[in-house]
Amino acid sequence: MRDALVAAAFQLFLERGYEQTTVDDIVALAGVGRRSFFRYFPSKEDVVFPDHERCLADMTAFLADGSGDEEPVERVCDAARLVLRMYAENPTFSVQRYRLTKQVPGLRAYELSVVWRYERALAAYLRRRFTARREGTLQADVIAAAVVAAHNNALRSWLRSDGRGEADAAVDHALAYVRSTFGGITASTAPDSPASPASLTSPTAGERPDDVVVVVSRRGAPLWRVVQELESALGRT
Amino acid sequence: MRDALVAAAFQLFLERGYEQTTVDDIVALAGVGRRSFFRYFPSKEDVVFPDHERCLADMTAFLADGSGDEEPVERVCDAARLVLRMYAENPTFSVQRYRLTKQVPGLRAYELSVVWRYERALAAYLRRRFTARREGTLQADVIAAAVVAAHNNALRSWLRSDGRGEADAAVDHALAYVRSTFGGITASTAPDSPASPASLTSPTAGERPDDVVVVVSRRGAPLWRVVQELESALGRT
DNA sequence: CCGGCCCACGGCACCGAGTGCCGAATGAGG
DNA sequence: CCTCATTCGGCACTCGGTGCCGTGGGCCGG
Repeated sequence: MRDALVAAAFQLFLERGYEQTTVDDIVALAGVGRRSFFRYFPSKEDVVFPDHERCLADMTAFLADGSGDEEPVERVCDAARLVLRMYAENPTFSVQRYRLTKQVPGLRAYELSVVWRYERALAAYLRRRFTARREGTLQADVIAAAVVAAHNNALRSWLRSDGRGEADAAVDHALAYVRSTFGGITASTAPDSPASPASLTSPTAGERPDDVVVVVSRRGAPLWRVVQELESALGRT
Repeated sequence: MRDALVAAAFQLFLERGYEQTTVDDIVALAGVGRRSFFRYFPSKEDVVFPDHERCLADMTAFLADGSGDEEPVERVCDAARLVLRMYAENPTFSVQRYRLTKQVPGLRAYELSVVWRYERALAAYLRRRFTARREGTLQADVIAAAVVAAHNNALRSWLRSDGRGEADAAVDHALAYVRSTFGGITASTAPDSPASPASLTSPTAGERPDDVVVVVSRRGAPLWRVVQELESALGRT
C-alpha cells in the first residue's frame, strides 16, 4: 500500500510536477481512498521521503550502540555514511527525488527539516561524548554541522552526476577533510605512529596508569586544542 | 500596517498559541481585511520573522562589498555577527519568538529554511574566495556550516537565558573556535607569521604526513611545562 | 459453523491557509 | 470636477489536512 502510493505519486510528480499533482490525483491513480493516503503519510511531502524515518532510527540506534570508547568524530562520520548507503541503494530513485527537491521550494524546506534531525542526532551523540571537554556542546554542534555539510556536499555532487561514479569514494574524501580538521590529534595524521595513541583520543579511556603520555599532532593544529587533549589525557590538571 | 499586523499576531500567539490563532483572528484584532494580511506576508509563518528578509539582503550586500583581500573566514564571521545584531536589537521580541519557534514544529521548519539561506550566502561567498583552492567548494560548505552552527549555538544559549548577558561576547567566543580551527593562523596564535597562512589553512587530507609533532611526557607532569614544550615544537608562540 | 470482535479502509463533512478576481474608497494631478 | 492609479476589502474557490463514522473482511472463541 505504501509502495503503491509512492509509485503512483512519483509517476505523477515526474510527468506533471509536484505542485500540479493533488493528493486526489495520487489516490485516484493508486485506486485507494483519499483518507488512506494520510494514514500512511502524515503530509504530502512525506511521500517524497518514504525511508528517511527509518534511516533516522537506524542512525540513532547506531549511535546508541557501541562500547563508548570509539573515536567520536570517526563514529559520527560512520553514522553519516548510513545516510549515504540509503541513497546509494536506489540511485535512480534518489536522482529523481533530487531533481524534484531542487526545484520545489516546499520540498527543499522539508528536506532541510529532515537533515536537521540527522544533525541533531549527531550533535546529541557528540555532546554525550564531550561532556568532559570544556567547550563540549559548542564543539559538538560545530562538528555535527561540519559532518553534515561535508556529507551533503559529496552526496549532492554525486546526485548531480546522475548517480554515476562511486558515491562512497566521494563521501569518504569529503569526510576525510572533516576528520583531518576535527579528528583526534592522533590517528588521522599519523597512521604509522607506534602503538598506543588511540587511547589518548578518547578522554574517558585514559585508564592506562602508564608513566608516559604520547601525543602526536599535526603541525598547524590549534594549540589550545592540543592543550585540551593533554588535559584530559593527563588527568584534568 | 505591517507593524500593526505583527503586533496583533504576536499578542494572540503569546496568549493563545500559534496554531490556535487563525489569520482571521489576527486581521480581526488589527482591524484590517483578511486579504491585506497576505499582501504583506506571503504566509502565516512570515509574520513571525518580519525582518529576516532585510537582514539577508544586508548580509549579501556586506559579502559583496569589500576590497576582496580580507581574510575569508574572518569575513563570514563578521557577516554572521550581522544576524546577531538583528536579534540583539530587540531582545524581548527575540526571546518571545524563540519560545514560539522552539515548540511549534512548523515555525522551526520555517526557521531552518531561513538559516539555510544565510548559510548558502556565506558558502557562496567562500566559494568565490576559494576558487583557487583545490577543495574550494567542500571547504566553503563546511566552513559556512561551522560558522552558522557556532553562531546559533551562542545565540540560542543567549536566548535561553532570556536575553540576559552579553550576546556579543558569547558569539565572539563561539566564532573564535571556528576561526582557530579554520581561519588563518592570524589572531589567535601567531600574528607575526605573515607569509605562510594560506598553505596552512588548507590541511587537505593529510597531504604532508611527515609534518607531525611528537611529544612524550610523564603523566602528572605540570601542564605548563608540556605547553612550553609544545610551543617550541610547533614553532609558534 | 456461527456470532462475536478488531481493524483497515473509504466516504463525508469540516477547518484553515493561500489565491484570483473584482468592486470600492482614497488621493494626486489635469 | 473628472480621471487615473494604487490600495484595501470582500467573495469565492482550491487544496492540504483532520475528525468522525459506517462498512467490510479477517480472526478468534464458542
